[in-house]
Amino acid sequence: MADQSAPDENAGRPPLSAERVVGAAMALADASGLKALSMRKIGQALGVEAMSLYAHVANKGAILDGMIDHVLGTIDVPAVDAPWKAAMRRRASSARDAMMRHPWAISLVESRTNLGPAGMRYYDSIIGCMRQSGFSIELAAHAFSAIDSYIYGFVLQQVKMPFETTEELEAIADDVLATLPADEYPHFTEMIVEHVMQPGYDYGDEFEFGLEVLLDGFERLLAVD
Amino acid sequence: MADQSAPDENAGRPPLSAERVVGAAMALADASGLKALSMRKIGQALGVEAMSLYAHVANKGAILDGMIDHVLGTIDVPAVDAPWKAAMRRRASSARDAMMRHPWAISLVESRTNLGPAGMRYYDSIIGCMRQSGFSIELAAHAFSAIDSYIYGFVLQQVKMPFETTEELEAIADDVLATLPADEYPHFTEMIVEHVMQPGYDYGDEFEFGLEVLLDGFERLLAVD
DNA sequence: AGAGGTGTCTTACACTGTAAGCTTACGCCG
DNA sequence: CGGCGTAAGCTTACAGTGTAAGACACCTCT
Repeated sequence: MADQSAPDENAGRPPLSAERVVGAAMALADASGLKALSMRKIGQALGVEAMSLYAHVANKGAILDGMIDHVLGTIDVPAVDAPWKAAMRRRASSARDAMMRHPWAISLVESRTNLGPAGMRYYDSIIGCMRQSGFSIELAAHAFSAIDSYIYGFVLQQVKMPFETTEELEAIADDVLATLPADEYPHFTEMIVEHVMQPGYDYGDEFEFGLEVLLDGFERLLAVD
Repeated sequence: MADQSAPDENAGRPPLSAERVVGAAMALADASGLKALSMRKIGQALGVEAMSLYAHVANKGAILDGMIDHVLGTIDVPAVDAPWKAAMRRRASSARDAMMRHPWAISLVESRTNLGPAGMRYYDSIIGCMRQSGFSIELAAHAFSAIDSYIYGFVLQQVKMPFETTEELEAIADDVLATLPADEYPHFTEMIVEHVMQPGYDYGDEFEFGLEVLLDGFERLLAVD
């Protein structure tokens, strides 16, 4: 009965740690989504019972906190003395990429309020870079809020689009159009038919457009300041 | 044992309906948050057992869909022939207000992919208003994506700020500062001390600023087009 | 009066996070 | 070498989740 805790079995696997627990949780969430993530499944992935995880993490929330912080840690942070506009462009794309690699990330950004060290570093470097480029505290706060909101909101919308490839998109768009009373929502229908269903359409391409509008706007405000 | 289904008891309460179920769910989520929302609790609020709800809604997901659609239904939608800039400003504020009234709304926007009739009407009217004001389909799509992303992202950030009043903010900021290694995150610290903790600060005020940057940007693009 | 439908109820199942307590293996001291 | 503390795993248990299945009571129509 106690043979599954025989020394050979334990020695055969690397020792548990908070990092390994978070890593297993990320792999599991990548594969099956956030709501399929349970302590029992994480334990199973590590060859361990659920309760054993509590020796390394305080609770499930701590695992989730570790997951976002890991994602935020993969974002390219700008050097404080980099030119702000290029730096913001880069960090925005990098942030979007990081969160799109892990579709569950944006849910965690929303549901978890604790900021980890990687998140701190990320925000600190952004503010620092703008301040260094001549932004007043107020303007930096404005730009920070606006650009971050835009990134999060865009990722939120892109993640919830239920398709990945062009074919999937077309199949779904056909489906939507079939069940959509076109005369009731004429402009919505027009946009799908005349824009979304055109060859080469990719919603992700919208990202740079809106971002550029914001950056240009703040460039103008910086000049006036 | 069957006496709690005696006719008087049933007659004493208004008949159940999908609307009443969704309404009770909203009240419950307003009071105790989304994760405290369970079929059993909704039933309890209506004086009914959990399983009875299934006679009126397909499953819990349908209730959640109903909840967002109700929220989206309270947003001021612009008339198609209204001047676009003022209309977008108004619908953006209205959307933010609607979602801030129900802090759970943004989570549902993110987790639910089905768009209800109110959501359809909302999007349709926005696209229609822009098209009527001379936006090409492409520019309308750009503006739509950018403004919507901004609204959702802003709400997401504001909702997760763990304070409501200025006093709460100050208490928390003090707390953060105490545990924050100021020399490791100097710019972050500076922004909190020099900006966030100044009297009269309200993060909500940032909303109009970023929104105006976007609207001005699209106004310029519309003129060039 | 009998039939059918509708709304509600009870029961049951597989699953969740985690509190409590038990067992085992390892490092250190006498 | 014996013995002990500690850490990390284990098992069990509990209250809660969404919902499938089936029983019962009532209303309406024939």
